[in-house]
Amino acid sequence: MASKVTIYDIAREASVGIGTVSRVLNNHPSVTPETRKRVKDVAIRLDYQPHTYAQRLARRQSETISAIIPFFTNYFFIEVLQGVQDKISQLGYDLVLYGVNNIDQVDSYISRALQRGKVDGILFFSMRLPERMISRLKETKLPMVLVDTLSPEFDSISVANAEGAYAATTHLIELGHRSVGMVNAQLVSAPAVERLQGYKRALESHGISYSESLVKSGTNNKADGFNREAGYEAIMEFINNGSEMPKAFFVSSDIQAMGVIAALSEKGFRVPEDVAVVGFDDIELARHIKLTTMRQPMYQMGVLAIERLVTRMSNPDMEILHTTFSPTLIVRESCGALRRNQN
Amino acid sequence: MASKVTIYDIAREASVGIGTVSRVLNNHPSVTPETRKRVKDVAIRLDYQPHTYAQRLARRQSETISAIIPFFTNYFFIEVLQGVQDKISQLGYDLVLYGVNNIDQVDSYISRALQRGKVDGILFFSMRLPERMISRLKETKLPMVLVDTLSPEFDSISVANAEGAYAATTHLIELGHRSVGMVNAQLVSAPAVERLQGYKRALESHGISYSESLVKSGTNNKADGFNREAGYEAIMEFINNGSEMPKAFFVSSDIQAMGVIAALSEKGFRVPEDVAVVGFDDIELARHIKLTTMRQPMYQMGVLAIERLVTRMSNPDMEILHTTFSPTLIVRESCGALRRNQN
DNA sequence: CACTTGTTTGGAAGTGCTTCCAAAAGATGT
DNA sequence: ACATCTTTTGGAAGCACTTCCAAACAAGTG
Repeated sequence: MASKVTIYDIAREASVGIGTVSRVLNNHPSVTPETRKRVKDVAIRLDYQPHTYAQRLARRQSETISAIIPFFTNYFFIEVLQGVQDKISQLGYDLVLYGVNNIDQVDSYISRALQRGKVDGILFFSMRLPERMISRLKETKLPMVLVDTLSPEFDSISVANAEGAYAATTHLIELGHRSVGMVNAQLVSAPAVERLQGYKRALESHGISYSESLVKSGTNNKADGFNREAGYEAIMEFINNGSEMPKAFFVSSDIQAMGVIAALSEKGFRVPEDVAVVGFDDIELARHIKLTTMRQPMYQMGVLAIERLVTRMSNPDMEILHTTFSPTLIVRESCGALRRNQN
Repeated sequence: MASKVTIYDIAREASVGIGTVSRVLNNHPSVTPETRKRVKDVAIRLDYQPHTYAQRLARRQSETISAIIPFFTNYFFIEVLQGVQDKISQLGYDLVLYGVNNIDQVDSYISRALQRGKVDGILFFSMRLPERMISRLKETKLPMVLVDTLSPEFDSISVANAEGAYAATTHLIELGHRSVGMVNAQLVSAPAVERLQGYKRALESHGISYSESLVKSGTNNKADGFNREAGYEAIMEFINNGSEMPKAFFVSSDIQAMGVIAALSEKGFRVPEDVAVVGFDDIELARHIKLTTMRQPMYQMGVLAIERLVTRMSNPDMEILHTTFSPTLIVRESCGALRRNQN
């Protein structure tokens, strides 16, 4: 079982008091260089390892941050997590992960994180924060940062959806399209609403009038409509309604765009020759299917989330901050831009 | 912050000793029902939360498991992690995650996990365990289970690669193909070698002679050859060499299969009409591109990994166990089986 | 009723650190 | 040489629990 060497052993071997040992190990200044060296040498010789939990108990802080993330969303959070991980380990904190497979687990995980002294802060991802938890959270004063979701009560890091939609739509317009449709998710989702706004604004500022017939906002589809089937069905509706098929589509997520493209090619439309498509998210998949899309700076969002959290920890009364990142346009083949310019 | 209520507060309020409080909270039997109730009521009234780290210090165990996983592999581990998470939280353990973005981090994470008393066990994923770490790990006697990787010194959970390859190849043969090619990754990778064996064995047991010209084992490709480009180039080589194009391919990973399919369709081969394709892994992507593939029971692997770890923890001298799971065939459209049978 | 046995209880000791306080040791000035 | 100030040091107390031991109590026995 590991070393079992304590500071008492070191103190004895180095003929000093335990206080001095502790000071050396924590780089406290008031120790003479000679004593410092003697203690350090002994520590190394005995292969001393501090006992994490004794430290945490005595120091009254956990050096731990817990992240509550939905495991069913996949793509997005995994990249954010990379940023979180890098920053967190750079700061010497530990990351305890509560992966939510089922929305009912949220409460129990929050409670666990709330155990006295257990974690110094929480990162809460992508899910609606349960109302009944908000007051509890506020009471305990445990620092928390929301990522990819919002609440007026807590700091948050998210993405400028409207702005991204604006850029995506503008890109299509600048490629010469005057008839740009949108395939959206359901308007119960905040991002969906914002992306629609961005789309409208882009049309407007380019002097194109908005036409409701060119927009499909996911209907009674299961979940929030951010899925492949929803995209597929949206296109099928266009065709079945006999409405005019736009020459270009802004689709509110990459995964829906997959469905859109599948439906289009099934019906004999070539992408991008007949219909251009731009998605949103830049999930891993997008690269493989050469989808032009709006990239969210997921890694940086993770890094910033941790930075914000530690700032909040050392400064509990700081004003609440909401940061939104700007997505960037990633041009691949599905929008037709490359073909036009290159070959 | 939080409550700050300790067992001393409870003891005073309930007029009992701290020992009794502790016994009640830990469901120790020797407490009379009346006392038990009295203490419990007080605990609830005061909103008592045990201090995790004080418990861990006193109990001399951490109730924590750490997982060291590569973040660059994506697909696979994320699903395994779901199983890990569910099982771990069912057991009341915490999961501390060390996500490796860069192979150099491995050593430092192992060292961190090795801090005395910090974790009760380690899960090590998908990477080659650094030689120099093995002896350290052995010395500390910290229980560890390898997932998706092997070492004779530690328990492991992995997948029966040969068997899966056998099943995939057999499936193609049973669909009537006598000329089945294989696109493999580089033979430096253990799974690649095993999958090749399974492929050969399948041919053999169906009386088809093995032909080297039908197999492309990733060449000087970057990394281990489990990537999209490798698949793409393999097909291009077939075409450039002017060798006969098999009517069916077993490809050693889904991501390579993506490249294979892209190359084929670029060259005018329809999948599955002209060439049937079966992959390996069943990553998320596979469903979207309707790829027939071998599914690894990732979730269960995660669950089992934790089960094995706790078994090992409570039974340190148990013989080392290597478990391999059997992959199962998931039939989608890329192999041509559905088309044949249904429409 | 005294004696044994068994159950329940209180609290000291132990877990391995950090931190505070007072004492010891050095440095400085006269 | 002594008084004063500063730096360095030892170790008690505290962090919040678990566990062990002995004491207290209850119950059973001849």
